[in-house]
Amino acid sequence: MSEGPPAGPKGWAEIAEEARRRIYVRDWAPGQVIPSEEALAVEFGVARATVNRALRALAEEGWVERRRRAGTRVAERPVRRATFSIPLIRDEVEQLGRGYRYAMQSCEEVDTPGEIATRLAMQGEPRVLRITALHRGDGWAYAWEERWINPGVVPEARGVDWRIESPNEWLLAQVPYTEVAVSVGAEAASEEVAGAFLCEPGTPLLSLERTTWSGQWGVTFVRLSYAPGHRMWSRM
Amino acid sequence: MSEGPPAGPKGWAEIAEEARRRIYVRDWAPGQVIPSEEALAVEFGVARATVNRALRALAEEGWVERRRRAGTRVAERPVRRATFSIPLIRDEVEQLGRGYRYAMQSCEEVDTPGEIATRLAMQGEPRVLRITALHRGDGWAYAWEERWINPGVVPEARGVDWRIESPNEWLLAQVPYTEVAVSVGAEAASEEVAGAFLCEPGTPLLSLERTTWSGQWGVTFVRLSYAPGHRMWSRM
DNA sequence: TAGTGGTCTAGACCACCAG
DNA sequence: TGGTGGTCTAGACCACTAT
Repeated sequence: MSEGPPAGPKGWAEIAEEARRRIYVRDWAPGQVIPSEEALAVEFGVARATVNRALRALAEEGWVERRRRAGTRVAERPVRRATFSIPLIRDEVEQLGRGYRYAMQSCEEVDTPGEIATRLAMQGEPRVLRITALHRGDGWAYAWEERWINPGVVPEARGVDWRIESPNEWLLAQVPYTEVAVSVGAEAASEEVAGAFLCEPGTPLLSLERTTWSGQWGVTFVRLSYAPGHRMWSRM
Repeated sequence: MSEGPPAGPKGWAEIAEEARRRIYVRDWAPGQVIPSEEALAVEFGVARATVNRALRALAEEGWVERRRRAGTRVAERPVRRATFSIPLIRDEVEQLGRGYRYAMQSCEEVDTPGEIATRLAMQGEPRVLRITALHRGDGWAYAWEERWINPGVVPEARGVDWRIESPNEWLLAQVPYTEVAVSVGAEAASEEVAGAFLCEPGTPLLSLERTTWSGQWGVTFVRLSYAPGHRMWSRM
């Protein structure tokens, strides 16, 4: 009973899948060097570029580490990466099937606090725009926004009516940005924020801070405080 | 005064950089379709595969959206992705230059709480291992771990001395996993955890929850509570 | 149906670095 | 210094989908 040609992996995705399987069953053990691209290309009957594509994907996923001359080895400590997508809050809310509403809470131009000056690397611009706003989904408070804008970089921001414009969406449309730094942490709800969320002051809230740069210029810093119990999810 | 040939972008990385620049200066405006790979290949004097590599990178970064036939267009709403690396806590602590220490706090086999049974999709295995532990850096509490292990998938876990073995490191070495779900949120410190962190009960803590799967089997669920003020950082 | 991106090939040269 | 991965090329076929 002869069998047809073995249905081996065909494209780079299938080859990557086969490689994951071999790692999974310890066929390729942690720390071990796996065969070279050339050897695998021969084994699978594909071009080396195809194997390269597959192994590059595995490396990005953290399964293997690759170095010239040293070859490709299975990661001992797979440093997993969790990727969270950070859409506009409007999109986030609407994707939940809820009606989105934005409401400015306050808007003022103030002397730049030291912390903000540092974060935005501000020089010579002693004043900064501070806006607070509430994002609602179906009437319920979804996230509280505390926004700082550097008018030295975006002078037009001074003329905007923030009761109508949502800072994030306005800035996105106006200012190109090159770099973004994000962090997440836990904070206690202030009196003001607790009022919006109808919770006790001191309630733990997930906070997301984001600093946005346009070249070397700090454009804006925002702290988003999500409703109590909110979690950010990632699937790897 | 004739000039030499213009020093255009050479490799895929430089072409990607040039494309980012064009998006940045609104040369390619949001929502607009950019030239085809073929056209760009001609413009830059490279093979189409090289342009493809560059644009694929931009798509992964969220700058452009690509669809066959429809072409490549600049994203209207760049859905930014924040990637956090999640190393072993040991590595995390040691990278800060601190001395790492692990200390089990409790270990018991208990009737599976409904929440855990759901998370691990447990069937027929009414008992589960629960371990709590403290991770220290230079003697200071760094993170509190509450770990649940499904002995139906990892029966050997019952025989392990968790005063010595750190669950995460042991599991990593023992059980191959295929899928991981991660979430972050904010929690109030319990009495027990507050004691470890020398803070008031109710203090907001960043919590990271992770469920790990091996095929269709839920292996383990862990909740890490980080010290007050801890933040996770990502640079995009 | 035609045009776009997705993928693959066979070959080539190069950068890097472990031995 | 040789073997490995990183990259590029010129060409080809295919999958998808806007028109």
